Amino acid sequence: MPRPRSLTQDQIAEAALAVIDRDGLPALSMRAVAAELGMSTMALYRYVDDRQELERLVVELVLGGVDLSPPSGTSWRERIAVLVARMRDHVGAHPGVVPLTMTHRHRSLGILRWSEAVLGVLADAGVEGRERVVALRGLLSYTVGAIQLEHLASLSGAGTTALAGLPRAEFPYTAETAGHARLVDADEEFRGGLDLVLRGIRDT
Amino acid sequence: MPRPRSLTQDQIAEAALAVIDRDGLPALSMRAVAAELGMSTMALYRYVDDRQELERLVVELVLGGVDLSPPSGTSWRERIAVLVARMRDHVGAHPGVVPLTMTHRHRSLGILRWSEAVLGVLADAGVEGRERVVALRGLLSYTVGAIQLEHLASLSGAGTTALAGLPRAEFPYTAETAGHARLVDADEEFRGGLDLVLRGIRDT
DNA sequence: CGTGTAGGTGTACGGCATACGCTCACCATT
DNA sequence: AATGGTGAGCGTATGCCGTACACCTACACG
Repeated sequence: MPRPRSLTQDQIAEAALAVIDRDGLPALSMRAVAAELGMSTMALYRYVDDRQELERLVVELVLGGVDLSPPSGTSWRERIAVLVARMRDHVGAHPGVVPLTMTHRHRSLGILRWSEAVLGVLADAGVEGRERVVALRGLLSYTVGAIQLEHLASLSGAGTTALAGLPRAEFPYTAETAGHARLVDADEEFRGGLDLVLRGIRDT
Repeated sequence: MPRPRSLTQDQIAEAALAVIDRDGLPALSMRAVAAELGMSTMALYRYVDDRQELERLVVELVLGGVDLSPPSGTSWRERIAVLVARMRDHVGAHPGVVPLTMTHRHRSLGILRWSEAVLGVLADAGVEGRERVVALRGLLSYTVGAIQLEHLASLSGAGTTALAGLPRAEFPYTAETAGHARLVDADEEFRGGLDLVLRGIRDT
């Protein structure tokens, strides 16, 4: 009977993501998204309860796009590594959303589906019960932490420049390590850390 | 010559932390901190450039309080575990600051000092060069991620309740795992995940 | 006992999320 | 073809926020 809806929540999430990708996370506001869609600010509230939900939609859009088809043919560790890498790539394609993924992760269907996929691989590998819980949470923690370190740290680049001006005497190891750090690129570093976790998980 | 300062930056950070602990992070505002200190809002700007710096001070206050004295007498893995646990405990005592620690971590002297301590233990264990870089970043990523998962997830408790209402068919492993999860308490889970990383680090 | 520097205050502005009430387009019924 | 109700979309207003600016004032020094 009534006038039909002219937008889907997906379109709204896409508009918000466009704003974030173009102007950065601080530029995300109800006004900005409405402008992006060519409608008034308040019209947005017909589709979305509040800003929180808008953010949730953006996170779902990004996290929901991760390919969860089982990577087959290799070891279980490698299959998990593929799932983790897909997640990292998807989030990494939209660095501005990283802080949002943190705040809204726990109510994301996308992350639950991803977790389910990882649990499946772990189960195949013979990791059971308590061990499996710990393994999943460990993987999730590492992945989440590493993605953040990567994007929030490089955001300003202040991290590395601050390193340069450190008092050598107080930070001998850090100074020495900084030299090596420049030789390890982000992908290798991420994979290296992931391997630490994967090595620590004991299969059957 | 001029009138002396009546406050230190530490006192300001403590006031801000008090606001966060009492009323939560969203309640943190220049006005609230000024009120906490019994002065006008703008007086704050005599001690702090802007809100960013205020947040930085709070993070430094929390992170700077971590005891870095070398835990001696046990294996290197246990020594690292102690350093990690101290950090977790310090941050965990102020859950509201968790999101701030993320945003400001990369310019925190406290975290650099902590990293230096961890690097020292790793060096003692014979972990060198690239391996040491990867180990540190892995530990940092896990620690940061795990602390966040712990506090942001439980923040609303929505995570666990959402789990209950999941379609069993689509999430068989998650459903099964949720049962086990209730049996593992947060401390064990954190330590379990950390052990995964520690096991993965190869010494001499 | 002045005097200048810097501490402290009050006001004001622009931007934010959002509550509220209005108009009017659409569609099902008559 | 006329009509009526439902909900889409908009304009306005409120009360937060950070902070720029101009102004007083207390103090340490000469």
